[in-house]
Amino acid sequence: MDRRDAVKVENFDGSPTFCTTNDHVQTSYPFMQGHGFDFVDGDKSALGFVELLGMQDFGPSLLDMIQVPIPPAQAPNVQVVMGSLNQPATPNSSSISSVSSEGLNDEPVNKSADDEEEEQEKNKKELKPKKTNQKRQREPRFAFMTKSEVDHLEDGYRWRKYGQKAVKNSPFPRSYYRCTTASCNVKKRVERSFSDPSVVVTTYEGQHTHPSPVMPRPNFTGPPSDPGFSSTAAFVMPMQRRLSFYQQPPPFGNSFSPLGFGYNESTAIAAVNYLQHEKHFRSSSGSNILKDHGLLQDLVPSHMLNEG
DNA sequence: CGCTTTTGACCGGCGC
DNA sequence: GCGCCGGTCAAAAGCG
Repeated sequence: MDRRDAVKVENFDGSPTFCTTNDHVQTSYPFMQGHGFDFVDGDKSALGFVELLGMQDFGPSLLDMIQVPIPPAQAPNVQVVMGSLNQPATPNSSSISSVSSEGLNDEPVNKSADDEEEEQEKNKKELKPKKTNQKRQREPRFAFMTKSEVDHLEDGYRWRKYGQKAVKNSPFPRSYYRCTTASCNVKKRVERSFSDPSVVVTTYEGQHTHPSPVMPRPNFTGPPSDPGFSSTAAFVMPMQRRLSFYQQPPPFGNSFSPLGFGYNESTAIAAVNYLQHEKHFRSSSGSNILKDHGLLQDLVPSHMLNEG
């Protein structure tokens, strides 16, 4: 096998696995920061990353396994990883039934008058949220680390850079991007790991309200037919798996240990910060779930979704 | 000309 | 209250 056409994925025991671009890589989530777990080699960048995502609210029950299609566009580089966490809207709202109306500004339909007013307010000046809000709520976030030579990975959506900041304790800056599609509030941050410059940390925030403008969406009735699974959509936020986060037991049982993961720096990490329980739980209508499922199928072929 | 990137300024949150 | 820091704005520059 020509390794230039393959993607190397490091297992958590450090052993490499090479996959073709059509393979799917199964990974798990080694991040336990904030719950008494430390990365075994003290990857500071990973720690900072996790902290950034509000890892303190991460619960092991939200861990999940996910299978990640490798985007051929990134084939010479190493993919990655996935992880998830959920941050409740408030420290006391860990219950699934607890619903927050915050952070849902990307919801295009069924807007209440208050919602519209809030949106207008937000459009006017996002920096000046209502004082009545306890805190400025964040959109659900999903982050992952990818070994890549390029900072800005192609993911099928069009992004406009709106800021760049130096990262504390890191020689690499963090770039801020926003989806260029009108009414889509998805943002992402891209930064390079300090401890491993070959690793790019990408953090998505929010959910796209539209299909990828680059790659036409496949039908929902089956896995993508694109031989390369093309590209891009593979990097579409896999947060649509969120229901599974809640519904499935942690893959590590109740006794996972920090050392048990065999985590090392080059092991990709990902984390999800699904703060509010938002759309799925706010309107228990299936429409959003279907929509998300559709997005999920951009990421994971349907037959995989049926597993577990 | 339209869109994107760059970059310094600004703002809010948070810890001390 | 103050300073630090992360995140965003917005004008200017760059680019096709």
